[in-house]
This record gives sequence, C-alpha cells and structure tokens, in this order.
Amino acid sequence: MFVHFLANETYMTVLLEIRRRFRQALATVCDAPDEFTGLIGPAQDPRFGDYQANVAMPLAKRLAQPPRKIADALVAAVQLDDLCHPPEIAGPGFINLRLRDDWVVQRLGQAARDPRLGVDPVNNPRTFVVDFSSPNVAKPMHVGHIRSTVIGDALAKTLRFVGHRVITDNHLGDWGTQFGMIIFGYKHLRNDDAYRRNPIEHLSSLYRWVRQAIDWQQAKQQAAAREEPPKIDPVAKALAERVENIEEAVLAETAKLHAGDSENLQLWREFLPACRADIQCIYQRLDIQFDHELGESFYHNRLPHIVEDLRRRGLARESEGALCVFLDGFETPMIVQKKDGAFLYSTSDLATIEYRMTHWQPDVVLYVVDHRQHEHFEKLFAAARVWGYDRVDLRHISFGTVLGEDGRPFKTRSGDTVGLEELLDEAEQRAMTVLQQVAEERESPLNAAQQALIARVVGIGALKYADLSQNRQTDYKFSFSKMLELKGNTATYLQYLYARVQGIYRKAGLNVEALRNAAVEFDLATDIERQLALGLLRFGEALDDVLLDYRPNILAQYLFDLAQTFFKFYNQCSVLQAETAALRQSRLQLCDLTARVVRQGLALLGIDVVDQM
RNA sequence: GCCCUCGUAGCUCAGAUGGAUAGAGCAACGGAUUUCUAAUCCGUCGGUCGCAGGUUCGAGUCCUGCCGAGGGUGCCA
Repeated sequence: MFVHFLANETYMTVLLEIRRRFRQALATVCDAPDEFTGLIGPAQDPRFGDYQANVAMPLAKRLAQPPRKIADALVAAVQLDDLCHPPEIAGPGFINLRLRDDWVVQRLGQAARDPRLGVDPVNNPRTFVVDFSSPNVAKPMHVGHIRSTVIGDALAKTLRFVGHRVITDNHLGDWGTQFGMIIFGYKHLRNDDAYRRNPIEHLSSLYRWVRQAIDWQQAKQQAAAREEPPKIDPVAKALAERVENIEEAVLAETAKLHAGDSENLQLWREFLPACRADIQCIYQRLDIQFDHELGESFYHNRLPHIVEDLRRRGLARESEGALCVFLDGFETPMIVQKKDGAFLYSTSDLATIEYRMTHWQPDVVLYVVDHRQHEHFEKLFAAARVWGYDRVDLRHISFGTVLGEDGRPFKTRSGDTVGLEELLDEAEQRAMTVLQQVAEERESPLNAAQQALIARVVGIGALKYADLSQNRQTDYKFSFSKMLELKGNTATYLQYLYARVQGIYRKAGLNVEALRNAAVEFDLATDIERQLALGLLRFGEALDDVLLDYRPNILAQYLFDLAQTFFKFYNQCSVLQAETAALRQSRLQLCDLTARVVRQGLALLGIDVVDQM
C-alpha cells in the first residue's frame, strides 16, 4: 500500500514548529505523541491567543488523570519560550499560546526577503498527474465544465508551487458517441456553404440538431407521459420525422468509426482539429495550459491488448455476453467490452492508467471529475489494484453539480444551458460596466486599452473565484449575478487590494525593488498590524490545508481573511503619513508583503492581478 | 429495491480529524472621504444548525430512526 501523503509534515510553518515542540513534551506524558499533535492549531478566537493545543482532554481519558493536571505537566515540559509567551491553561484544559512579537517580526523579515514568501519547498517531492477539464470536444461547453477546469488548474499550480512534480493531462473525450452524432448529422443535414464559412459553428449546429432529434423521438415514444414536448428546432424536427430511430443510426456511425471505416475515419480526422481549436479558444481566455492532451482516441488501439491481458490473467471473464471484471465489494462488475465487441470508457481509463504508470511513474493521480462518477472511479481504482497498480494513490477529486436557477441539474445533453463563451463575455462586460462607473470619479482616467485589460482580468477572475471559493463537494446554484459579483468575498476584492498597494507606490514615487532590498525592520505598532503579520505568516499553513484534502476553497478563504485584515489596517493606519520614518517603512513592508502574498495566492488559483482598477 | 450525497440567517454559502459564546458574503437599515483609489471601512438587524432519540466532560460535526431534496445503480461518458 502507498504511504498516505501528509502535506502538513513537509515545510516548517509556525504551526509545524509549535507542533514539533509539543511533540517532545507529549512524549514525556504518553507513548503516542503523534496521535495528538494534530489537535494543535490556530486559536478559534483571538481572545484565546494565537494558537491553541486541545490535547489535554483526550489525553485525560487515555491516562485516567484530570485534564488540567495533564495540561500543567505539558506546559512545564514544553520548550517554547523563544517563540511564545508563557502558555495559559483555560477551561477544561485548553492550552493557549501567544507568539512573542520579536519572534513574529523575525519570521516576517525572513518571509519578506524570500521570493517564496516564507513557504519552503517540500522535502519529499512527489510526482502528481492531475487529470482535469476533460471535455467532450465537438459538444458545446457550458458552465458545468468550468468546475473541473478551474479546480484542477488550481490544484496543479498549488502542488507545483510547494515543490512537487506535476504533470497535467487533459483527457479529452474525442472518440465518443458525439462524433457519431456529428458524422450522422454531416451526412444528413450538412450545408456546404455554412460548413465552409465556419466549420465549428456548423458542426455545433449539426450536433444540436441530432441531439434534439433523438430526444424528440424518445419523448414521442414515451408519449403522453409528459405533456410538454421538448424544444426542437425545425431542422431537427424535419430530421426526426424523416429518419427512424436516429439513436441507433448514430451508434452505428460510431461503431463504424471505431471499426476503422475509412469514410468515417476521414471525417473524424477532418473534424477533430477544428473541434480542438475551438476549445483552445476557451482555454486561452481562461489562461489555462496543459502539459498533455491525450484524449480517448490516443488510447484506442491499445484497448484490445488491455482486454486480452485482463482475460489472460483471469481478471476478466464473460458474463451475459460482455467481458467483465468482478470486484470484491461491488454488486455489479466493471464491463470492459460490450457484447457487440465495443470498448467502454472503463477500458480506456485502464489503458490510460497503464500509459501514465509506464511513462510518468506518478505517485499520485488526481481525477478532477463530477461526483456522479464516484462509483465508476471506485471500480476503476479497485480494478487497477488487482491489475497490479497497487502502489499508486489514485484519487477521485469529486465536485458537486452545477444546478440551474431552478435548483435542478443542467441537462448536459440538450445544450440549451448557458454556454461558456456567453458566460465569459458577460463576465467581462459586467466588469467593464462597473469599471466605467467607478472611473468617472477618478482623477486619472484609464485609457481604452487599460480598461479592456482590467475588465478581462477582473471578469475572468470573478468567474474562477466564484467556483474556487466554494467547497468543491457541494452542488451550487448557478446565477450570473453571483458568479460575476464584484464586491464582498470575490476575486475583485483581492485584486483591488493589490491595486491599492500599487497605488501607494505610485503616490509615493517609490521604487519597489529598493523597498524590498532595504533592511527590514517591522514594527507591530497596533493590534491590527500584529494581526496582519500573523496572517501573512500563515500562507504556508493555508497551502498545507489545501493539499490535505485538495480543497482550493481553503486558499480562497485564507486570502479573503487576510484581505479583510489588510483593509482594516489600511483604513486605520496611515502608511505614507505614518508618525515616524521607521513606522512608515514598516507599514510599506507590510503592504508589500500582503500584496505579494495575495498576488501569489491568486496566481495559484489561476487568477491574475492588475496595477490599477 | 440497493448504494451514495446533501438539509446551517430572508438569499448564496463557510464550518476536515468532536472543543470555549455557530461564521462570512449578499440583501435591508444607519454611519465614515479637507489625508495612501468608497470595487473600501465601521455599526445594526438577522439562527430550535430538517425533526426525534442516542454516545460523552463537550455534538452543526459521530450513531440510529424519521421527513425532505438530489445523484448513482450490467453493456452512455
């Protein structure tokens, strides 16, 4: 079995330093100190100090002694005086810690001088494959597709930043039934002029028509069950009335493609580049790149070999005409070859595992995919283990469904959801509207090019942040106004912070490089400055917490908390007009470090910043 | 039928491994700008954490039952 990856045992954050000290003290009172260090964390409430250790109560049970007595013993044994004030014991046995300002100032100076902002690279780098986005090409992308894309991208960037080797792979659906639909549509409905003028647009239309025709025929079969007939385009309706059982015909076209039929293969080769170029437009606007884009078609000719291997090893056997892998703990088998001889996505997923293990030797593979495929992945991983890949950590990073305004899942098939292009356009448009309102009151107006850039960065940032700031497990209701919100807990708030700090530099005519190279002497003159300092030192802890369970929303939450603290500080404390030159220097450094942490944190979420807003 | 999620403020959502008085944002209302960009800040209002039991020093969090919503479930992906 693989060794479970504990991100929080890699670099020395403040928290890990405290835990390390406590571990030694814990060893003097019990023989399993590691079971308890996890109970040491940031204080829940500032009144209790900066960090707290909630270890005495559970220990009391184990040692059959009063918790306060154990807390006393731990406080006596723990060696913390260089970083903390004397610990205080409260309530049933909480141990409250308050960091010494001189130590905080010293750590802060280190972070400020460090291009990595005080986050040390992991000392046990591992190789991760992150499989995300993976849309079906040739099918219009809609709002449901951005979740996998932005979450996967953020996780890949975060893993890379903390020092792991990361390989991103976009496992495109480029070999499936949707091509059967397009081929079928092309053969029956194509308009050569329209196709020449704009291939991808025409192919999309063909897809939609065929899809609608199939849905319409199915609805008609189930007849009176639903009174409301599905929405249908006249072209699709004509097709549905002219050709019987389109679904079967589509599957036949798909089967011919897979069997190597020269006409269909030729059409597939012709369509694919246009389809790929089309989704690249989206990735370009989202500023997302992949190391590899090995789609299903890449694995197609390996599938017979996979199935043969499974059969030879006795892992797969025939049942009800299909070739199946039966797995312990599952009622239904994983089917790897249909009775008509065709392969399934299970088969190509196994082929993908084999390829990645052979060529990339990952320690961990993350599949950033909708939670509805949970059971599929459980089976896939179980099958991979019995197949021999039992030392790699295969993980389904599942996320919730994007629901329509009515609270029901979008129908991914019918295509009448909000398209992704439309969403991106709207995002930039809304950002531009706000920008123009705000800019009217500004002394130094921005030119058109600046405005366009800002609108793009702010609009796309809002969109990504709306997804990333939410716990990935929960379903969420899509709404333009929520996704494109530009105030409150949004990317805009964080981008605004960055822009404000740059504004200070401009106002003061400051050379930022000179500021950073100057001797750093922080002065935590007020409570709010101290609070900001502590927040800045927690960047690494936030990244640890993100990677503990692959939750980017923890980073978003951290950044928002930090920004709130910053804005309080900023409203309370004058930077350029500070009472003394030393305090002014300290505050400039606080602003600078905050801006750098925010910029870096946003970058890990795939979100950019601008100097002015 | 079986399996898996989810139910927290008017709305949208945070609350990992059980910890001190359950938090944000939005909306609503009231304030702050001769001074670093008001996309900001401060304040007020807002809760039977679906319901009922249980476990224990302590439960939004764990267990059982019920109600409600969604998803998956042998030849789509």
